[in-house]
Amino acid sequence: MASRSTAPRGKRPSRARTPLSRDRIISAALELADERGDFSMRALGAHLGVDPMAVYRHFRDKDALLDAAVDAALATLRPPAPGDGSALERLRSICIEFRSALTAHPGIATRVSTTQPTLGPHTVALTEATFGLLVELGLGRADATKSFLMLIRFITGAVSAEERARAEETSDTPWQEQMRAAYASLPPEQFPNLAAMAEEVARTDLDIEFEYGLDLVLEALARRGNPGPSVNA
Amino acid sequence: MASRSTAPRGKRPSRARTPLSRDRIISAALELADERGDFSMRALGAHLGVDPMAVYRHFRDKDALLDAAVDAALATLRPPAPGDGSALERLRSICIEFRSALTAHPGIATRVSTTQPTLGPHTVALTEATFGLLVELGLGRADATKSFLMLIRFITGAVSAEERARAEETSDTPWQEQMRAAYASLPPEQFPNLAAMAEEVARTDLDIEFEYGLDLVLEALARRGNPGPSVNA
DNA sequence: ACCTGAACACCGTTCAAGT
DNA sequence: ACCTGAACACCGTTCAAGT
Repeated sequence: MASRSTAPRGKRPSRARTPLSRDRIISAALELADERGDFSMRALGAHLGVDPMAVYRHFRDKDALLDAAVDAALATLRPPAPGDGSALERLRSICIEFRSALTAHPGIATRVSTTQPTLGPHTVALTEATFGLLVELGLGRADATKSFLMLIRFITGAVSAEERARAEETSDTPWQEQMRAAYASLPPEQFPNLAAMAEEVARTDLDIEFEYGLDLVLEALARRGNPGPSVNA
Repeated sequence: MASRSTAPRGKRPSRARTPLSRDRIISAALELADERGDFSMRALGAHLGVDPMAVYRHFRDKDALLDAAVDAALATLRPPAPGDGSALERLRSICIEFRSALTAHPGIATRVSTTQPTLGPHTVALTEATFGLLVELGLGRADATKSFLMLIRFITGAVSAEERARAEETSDTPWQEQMRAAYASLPPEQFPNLAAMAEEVARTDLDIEFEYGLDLVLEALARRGNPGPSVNA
């Protein structure tokens, strides 16, 4: 009983066949975000071959659509099974997967909110699993809560910074070179540390950088969870 | 209906006495950002009692103005003197001051970029000092560079998340209560960890939360810099 | 009952015209 | 030489009108 097609003979006949749905709108929005790093409701309408206002039948406003898109972006993220290594290894892999899911859809990371959580199925599953791993590491509920908030903020902040780095790159000058040139432009005798950073920055990339920061945090978390007096002795 | 006269009376004509300058524009922009968390060029013009386009004589575009505003926002931040405690203590205080400076002007944190650094005097001083403290902690130049990038990302990400939390608060429901209610709305037998977080979240606030995360990072940095086998024995 | 598109109240920025 | 404001090309969203 889906065919209420009268003569589908208009300017845009094929669009009328598959009517709008929340899922179709969300994936179109993510597609646009992938291309530009942002999207407008009007561009979304055009992309769907539909009046921009048609979207408002399915989502109250742009905010509500973005919330749904955040959850959808996390759909590819599958929490590791209990047998997939130690709690620390599983926590590490969940963080890396979380970053990948955010990186795949620029502009989404800034929308991840712990204070007004989306409560979509994927967000909820991620939260439940991550908190569980923190407790498994040996953290009490109070520390696990603060650690969870800290981890999410660190990862979304890092991904946002990465996106800005990528957006500022031009085709022939990667962000490392831009940063190097900026720091190298200052008098080295007055700013020796900036000069040192200018030299070093070529040897990083965004993946190395993220994992370095993540491992710092995870190392500290593991030690709080399991405070043995001599871990490496 | 106050029509403007040529007589130098009232506040309108006084703008002719103090013509626009970069500094006056920047502090007006920060004032507006303080009130709303964001500002538009048109609102800025109105706030200055000036045609919106007059600002373009002093800044190429909004982006350039915001870059200058970021550096100005860091003017209140004074790096601690060498005698103000250990390198770790001084690093901690510089991070806390950095956060305070960003928090004072909502919307600025998202603009802090390490990959396209502003190179304003305050940004440069902060960078030079922070890198120096990381080296003083015992980190090599490569690790200090990665650690610097990580620290900036963590702090700006945390502040952005805090700003979102504050913006979403209503006068009678703080973010903790919103978060608690969200997590408590799910079936606790299916999501026991979310239920636990719902209970815990009331006991944090943004300051506690930030310092907890910062201390995690600093602890790991200190240990990398000075890898003694038994630090607390 | 559903959908549309004009209209409203904004934006950043360009540029010709005014002083 | 400096400044202005109309104009352009956008935005999210409301709402009356159309089918």
